[in-house]
Amino acid sequence: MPTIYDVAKRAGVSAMTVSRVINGKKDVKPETREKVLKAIEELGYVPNSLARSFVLQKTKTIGLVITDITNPFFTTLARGVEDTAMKNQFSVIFCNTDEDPEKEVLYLELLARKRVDGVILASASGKRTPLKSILLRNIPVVLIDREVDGLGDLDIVKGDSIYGAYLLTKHLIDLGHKRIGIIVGSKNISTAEDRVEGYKKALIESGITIDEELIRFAKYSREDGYRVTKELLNLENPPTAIFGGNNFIAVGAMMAIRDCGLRVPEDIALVSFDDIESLSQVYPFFTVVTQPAYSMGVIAAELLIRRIEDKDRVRERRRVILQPELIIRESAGEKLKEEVVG
Amino acid sequence: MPTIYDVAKRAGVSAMTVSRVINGKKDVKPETREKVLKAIEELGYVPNSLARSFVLQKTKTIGLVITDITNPFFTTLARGVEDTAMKNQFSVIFCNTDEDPEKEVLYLELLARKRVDGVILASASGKRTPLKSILLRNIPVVLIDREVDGLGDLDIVKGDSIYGAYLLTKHLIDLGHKRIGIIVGSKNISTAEDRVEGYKKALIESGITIDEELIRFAKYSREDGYRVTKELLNLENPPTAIFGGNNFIAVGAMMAIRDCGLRVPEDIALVSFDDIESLSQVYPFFTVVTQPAYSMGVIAAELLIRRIEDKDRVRERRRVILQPELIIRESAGEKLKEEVVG
DNA sequence: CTGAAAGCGCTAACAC
DNA sequence: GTGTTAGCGCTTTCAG
Repeated sequence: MPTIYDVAKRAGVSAMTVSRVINGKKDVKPETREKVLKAIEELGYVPNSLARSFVLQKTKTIGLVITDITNPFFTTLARGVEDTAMKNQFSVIFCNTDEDPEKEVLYLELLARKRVDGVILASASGKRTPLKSILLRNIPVVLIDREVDGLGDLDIVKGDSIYGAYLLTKHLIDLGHKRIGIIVGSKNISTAEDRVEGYKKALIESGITIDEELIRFAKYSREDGYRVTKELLNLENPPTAIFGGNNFIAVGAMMAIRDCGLRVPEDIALVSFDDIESLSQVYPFFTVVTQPAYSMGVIAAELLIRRIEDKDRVRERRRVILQPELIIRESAGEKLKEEVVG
Repeated sequence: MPTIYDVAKRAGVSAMTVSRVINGKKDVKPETREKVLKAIEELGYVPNSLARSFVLQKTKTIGLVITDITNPFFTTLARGVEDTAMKNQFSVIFCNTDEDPEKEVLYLELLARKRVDGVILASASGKRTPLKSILLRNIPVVLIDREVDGLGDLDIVKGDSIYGAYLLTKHLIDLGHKRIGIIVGSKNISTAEDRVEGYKKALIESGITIDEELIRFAKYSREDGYRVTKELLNLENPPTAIFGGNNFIAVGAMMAIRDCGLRVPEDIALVSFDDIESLSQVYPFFTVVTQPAYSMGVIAAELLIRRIEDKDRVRERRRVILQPELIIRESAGEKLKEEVVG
């Protein structure tokens, strides 16, 4: 592969001049520039940004660490990050942790080695397990979706889970439910705790006694949604409504309920935190609280890039809390069941 | 940030010895290794893989160029790629082209500059627009999902679109349909052409005359699915069934049909190429032909990594054609409409 | 088993 | 406007 020196030789100039042309510096005589461009063309020269990154100490790359790109919420968020990164000439390396803190550490280590310019992190490690600051020594981090404690003052972009959960629970209560089961992610993940908090707040406000038996911390997955819903349904005094802590849990819950021969919403109400666009467009069934996932990704990427490019300026921590929205459809039984599709 | 020399100094050895320890070479005396490890620990040293890549001329990174990570088919495929890459210590850079050939060229250029070790490409450029071979000079490429002409003998992993489309069309014909509309992606994208080919094959085999008016090349998007379906419905002699060329087109078609006050499958049948898992789990409605997207990603990544690591060995082109599967549900009207959910 | 020297391709900082 | 020098952090020879 031709290097900058090959181009220089062919154009009869120095490597430095070629470098200037490549990087669009203006102080190059037009005819010299032409000669260089011609040489580049003829040689099929492609600049080696590895070398460039190496000397400049910046890679124009950010790492995005999420739990599962397969979850529509994260897919959309990732798209927001990617679009914004691209717009600013950054590339993004994707990492799926599958809610596994060990995988997360591995990925963070990898990203540190690769000297990415920044990291956007939806941590699986939870609030209680501070990340090895070692890894993130000097690289800017923006937290997304989930808080992490013990990491100093990091920027964060997230939805208001407490309020969202409150809205959803309140809606259920307004429909007459008193025994509401809730299934969320692992105990020390902030969204899980926040959603339970919002749930409790709504219950307390309505004077309904909290039954800890109905509050389940599991994993944000279809499998756990399925499994735990069955547990809930098998209780002596089962809930009349279930609050799926995220979209995957709700999908799992739906399957469990169906497998038990029950119907939604006739036999049991089901609501979900986070929507699934492809589903709701075809089949607007789930009553949900939805978060602006794409914007979350865009904002996080913007904050991060600003941090990367300003390094010196802004010192204070920035927190962006996006408001969720309640979308009432059918799964909580608020309207009579009717044909939606077909 | 500490370098290998800082570690060397602190451990009282040479940089070379540190390098050997880091890379797990065996010819280092255990006690020396200990000293080095201790120094690394104390300094919080993180190897700079940029420098390493630079001298080794390999980045342990692959580029994945797809059209839209937001499409569940590509999401799943991407997950297959990422899992496999990770397993082999490779990272992956994601690129969304949005079916825009110019964006594709930009991304490929970017990846070439970054000196990725290989590229997995679902091209938006279509069969007729050979990619600038300049960009891909020496870097291995595995095509995925779609063929590209004029690029020499590239490995490819794809589904059998001809057969899949044949199955789907045949199914519609068996149900009595004779006027079947089909909406696929852009004209020179191989999957679009193949799906039309399979469609025609089924019609011809059944002695049904092909009406070119019913064959529409558009974009693989919800928007075009919606728009073109409306066109089809407004025909003087509209189709009695619509074949959505991919999942997004089918979703758009569904919305268009609903907006026209029609029902699926009572008024019109609708089938789709590619499933949407989150949808079908909750609402198993669409009759589809589905492809093993995850496996596609895994196989493509494996082929690519083998290419990267063997460079010399295998010379012949490898083509992996995965078989699609017909899943009959309700949207084509094969069973009486009944409550599926709730 | 360990070290010294050279170089990967590029750019910053200075000369001219 | 353009060229020279030096060095980014690592690994590959090749010595010892």
